[in-house]
Amino acid sequence: MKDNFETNIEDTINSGQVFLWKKINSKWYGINGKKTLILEDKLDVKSKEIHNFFRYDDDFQKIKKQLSKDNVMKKAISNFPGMRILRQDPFQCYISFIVSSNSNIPNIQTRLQKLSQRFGERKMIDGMEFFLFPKPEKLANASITDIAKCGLGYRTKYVKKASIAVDKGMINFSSLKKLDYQEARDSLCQVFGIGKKVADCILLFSLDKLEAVPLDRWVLRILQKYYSKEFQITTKTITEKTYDDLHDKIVDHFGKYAGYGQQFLFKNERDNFDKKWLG
DNA sequence: ACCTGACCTCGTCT
DNA sequence: AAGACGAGGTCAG
Repeated sequence: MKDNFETNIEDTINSGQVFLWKKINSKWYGINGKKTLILEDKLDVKSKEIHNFFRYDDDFQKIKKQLSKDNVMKKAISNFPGMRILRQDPFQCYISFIVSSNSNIPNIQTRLQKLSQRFGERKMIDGMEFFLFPKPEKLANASITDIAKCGLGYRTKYVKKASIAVDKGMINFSSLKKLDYQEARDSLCQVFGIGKKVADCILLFSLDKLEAVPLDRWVLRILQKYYSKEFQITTKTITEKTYDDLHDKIVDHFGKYAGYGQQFLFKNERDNFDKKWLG
């Protein structure tokens, strides 16, 4: 089955989209909302769950071809041809990236593990203990003090408020999926603690908005390094305004699957710098 | 409308 | 071994 060769599990997990995964005895164990996933070397793409999680409904080859507009992108794709974008559980994704602000991957991972451990349901798999991701209701009703114990720092109040927004229905993920990209992003940015970058992560990794391009320090660095002429980048930091300007230029250049493109560039550059991924 | 600083905490590096 | 440093941003002034 050809599809099995199209996904590199390790590269996909270690590309900064997901955090609650660990490798034990050559198997990957992961938490996706209220589900646990176990991945071995070959993906069972006939499983509906796997098919959905790995976005086998996308025409992956076509997307990569469409993105290949320049040598930098071509190179990034050829280095990681099996790296896919995942379709995550929206609430977990939402909290994950709210908690990611001004942090690094080991930190983000620790926070999410602590949140799950404290507020999520315990589950045994292969004789090992795992914790599912907490339900919105549970985090919405948790006390600030208890949430803070998970090492969230000033993000504690973000998580509390954001969870309430979901629990009360002010944020409804299936509704957001139906909106177009801009509308959905505007809605998410209403939430305290969510700016454009975090909103784009949530949209790209869990709400099927493939034109969302999260612009973080790394991506800006990449754009300055390889695309400064192409996108006429003058600024060193991303402000509200430069964010949208840049986003438009990127989508103009790469097309509607630009989000995939961001992921290839990000993965490529991070690996060059030998940054830490998941264990 | 921009721009700048502060911000919690923790893993890493000296 | 203690102390500084900075990390996939966001908010407030």
